[in-house]
Amino acid sequence: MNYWLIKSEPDDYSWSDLVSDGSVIWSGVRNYQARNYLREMKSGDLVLFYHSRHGLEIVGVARVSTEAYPDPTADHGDWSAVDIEPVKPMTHPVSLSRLKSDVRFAEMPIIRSGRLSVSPVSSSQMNLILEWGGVSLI
DNA sequence: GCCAACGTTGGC
DNA sequence: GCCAACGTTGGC
Repeated sequence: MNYWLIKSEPDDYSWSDLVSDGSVIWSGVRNYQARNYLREMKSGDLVLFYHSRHGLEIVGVARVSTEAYPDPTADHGDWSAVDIEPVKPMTHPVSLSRLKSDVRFAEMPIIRSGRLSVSPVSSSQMNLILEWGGVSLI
């Protein structure tokens, strides 16, 4: 299983929107590197859901429920989408500032001034974030 | 709301 | 194929 982090501006689409929708097409990614990560996703992969611009914290854990498929919102170009569904909210949201203050996250794209909207998370980083977030997935 | 950083576009 | 101009992202 692989782990990922996706960003969303909560004004556009928030964790609570995901919870009320139950499932959403993660479409509209228009960055090649992010698209390539979408294509590496497997059904069942866990995804940290991060609120950018407002909030600046990881607020929940979601799950990929499909393989990547052609983005239906792309009228031209070779873009991909996956379906995402909520798993659990963070009991304690994990803030960007907390990640920044720990050297174990220094290599994360989100820390390295990343505008990358989809990025990989290592299993050790994932475990730490879940622990900090008070989330048990078992 | 500002603006730095980054990616993309397009004239040459 | 370079690179200036432009648009977008996202922390602050």
